[in-house]
Amino acid sequence: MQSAKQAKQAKHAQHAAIFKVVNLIPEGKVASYGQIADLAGLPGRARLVGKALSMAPEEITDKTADSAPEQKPLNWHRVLRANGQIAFAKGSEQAKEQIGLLQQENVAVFNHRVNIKEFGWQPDMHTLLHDLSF
DNA sequence: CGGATGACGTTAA
DNA sequence: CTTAACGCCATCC
Repeated sequence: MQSAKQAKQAKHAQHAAIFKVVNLIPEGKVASYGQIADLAGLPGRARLVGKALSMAPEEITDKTADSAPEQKPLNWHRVLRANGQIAFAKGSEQAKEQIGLLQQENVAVFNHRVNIKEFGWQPDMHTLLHDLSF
């Protein structure tokens, strides 16, 4: 059953890379799924990023912070579509949650979308060289 | 195995 | 602005 095991590990590695990239997005900045996929070493697989985030473990639900001293607050709310639009349907709880979190970080959201030109995250050289081993 | 779906992207009309 | 088409791939039925 090594193939299954390897497949599982490979998938885990992809998720880990995606979560890593997502987690290193600074406050007040947003990134698109395609950009995350690209930085995570998965060019053209933006959908995979969304899939990974949808399969995201309980790490996103960072409630009960008292029993988890070193929780992993996945910054999924800083991930938007390439055009700066919120990935969720307008009116959905997830969308409201994401918009709220973004506004909490000084990111302006107008009509369910963000000015990607203004808040688009552009990783600096140090991040590219150090965190991504690029 | 094939069809449909999805927290997507880009280009074209 | 909207629609459509194609690409790309994991997952479900």
